[in-house]
Amino acid sequence: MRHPLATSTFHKLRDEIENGIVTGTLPPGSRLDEVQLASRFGVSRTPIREALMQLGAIGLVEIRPRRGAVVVNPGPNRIYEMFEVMAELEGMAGSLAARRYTEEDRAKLLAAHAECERSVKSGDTDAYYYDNEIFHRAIYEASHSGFLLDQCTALHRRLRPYRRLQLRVLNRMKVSFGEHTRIVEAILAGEAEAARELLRGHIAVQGDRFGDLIASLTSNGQKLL
Amino acid sequence: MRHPLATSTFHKLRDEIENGIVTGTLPPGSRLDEVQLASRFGVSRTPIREALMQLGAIGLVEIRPRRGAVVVNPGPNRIYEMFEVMAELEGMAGSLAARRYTEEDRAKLLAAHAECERSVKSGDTDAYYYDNEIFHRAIYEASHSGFLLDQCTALHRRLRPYRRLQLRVLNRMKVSFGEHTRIVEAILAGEAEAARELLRGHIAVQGDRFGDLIASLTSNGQKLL
DNA sequence: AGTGGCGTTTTTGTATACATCCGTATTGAC
DNA sequence: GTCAATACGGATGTATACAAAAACGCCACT
Repeated sequence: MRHPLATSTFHKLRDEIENGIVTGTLPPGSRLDEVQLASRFGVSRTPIREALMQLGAIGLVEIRPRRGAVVVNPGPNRIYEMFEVMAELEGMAGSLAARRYTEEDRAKLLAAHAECERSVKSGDTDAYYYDNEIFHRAIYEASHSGFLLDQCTALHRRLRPYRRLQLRVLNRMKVSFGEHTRIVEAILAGEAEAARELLRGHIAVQGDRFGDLIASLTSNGQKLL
Repeated sequence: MRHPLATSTFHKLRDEIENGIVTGTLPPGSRLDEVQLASRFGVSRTPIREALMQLGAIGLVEIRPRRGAVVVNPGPNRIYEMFEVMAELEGMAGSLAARRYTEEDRAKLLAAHAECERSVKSGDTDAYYYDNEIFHRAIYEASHSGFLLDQCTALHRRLRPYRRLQLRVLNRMKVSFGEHTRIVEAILAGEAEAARELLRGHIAVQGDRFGDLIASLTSNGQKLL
């Protein structure tokens, strides 16, 4: 076999499989057969295994010795815990952003917010889902903490499938956008603690919203539970 | 070659190499030669590569395509950012612990605190370093958030080498223990916000303390910078 | 003497082969 | 008829072989 761009073969495989997991093509609990994946991607088992090892290390797949790899299936409780931590990290990012944002950060944040508004007005849930990610990333970047950016990005990615479900809940998009507006105001006003609390509340899955999330999960044909 | 406990060979290798990194046997910037490691552990390159992939995924080593793996060398700035996030997560754990701790958690926390006291009184820095980890782990566990426990444990591990240096700073051990005492009081009194703030302050590397840390790093013969 | 190009050597990335273990099904005994 | 034990198929874990790229050094040329 030719190796035209050999350096990134296993890297590509990792992204490919990871993408399949977060998009739902490989639902939680799926068995990840090495030979099957190998033939599917036209490579040998070696780079497949290396990709699975990486995904195992970041907690996306569970590698049971001698028993193969499966897509991790976090229960409702663990999903809740993940959102809890995400809320805290987002709050931290917002707090730092309020104190450290530059003119460039401000422009990016406002631009992302404007994009979200467009998607809300057109009622495009998928577009809002995408714009929402850019908006939050703008906050992470405005925190000017590279490590926090990495952590938030990674966790945000892992929560992708559940966040997508959340948006389907009635009116969630409009409510979310309203919260964004207040968050932007707090950050640009330099009100660190206000930004922290607003973002914590924005992410946290509290009361009814957690029930809604669980309902979405179970009504989706057990695919995610 | 026999494979008596084949299931965990690469797993052991991962822990072994990771241990070498956090203990300083493999200082930041070291090249991790695959054949060298393979012969050193008496295995082939395959499991070595799989172990390195995992370490690369969690950010302990940097894998440059076609150019080998090296132990990551975070600059002072990134180290500071990591402590910043650690402080936030610890604060969160303390806050949750204050609200959720059980009788068993209370016993473990007090026991760990007592062990710390013993080490302080005997002036044993290494013992305190060890007891300190148990103490903090007791807080993570009392938070009753499995995901938070995982996150805190992982980050705590990555910060190990720097924390060890910190303790060498004059009187740090006694000051640390005094802070522990107030943290225990706040948690057991159920004062969530107080526990959060105390733990944040306990971890955060602020003002002089960050300077001390950097000084320790640079005076250590550039091994860590 | 310094620099640039070319060949060698070392190392990484992938494929394949082999040994071991898990899961399952079939068969036999009670 | 049911349960258990064994054997077989299949998948994982590791080792080895091979291909390609990068690092290194050497020689020639300016």
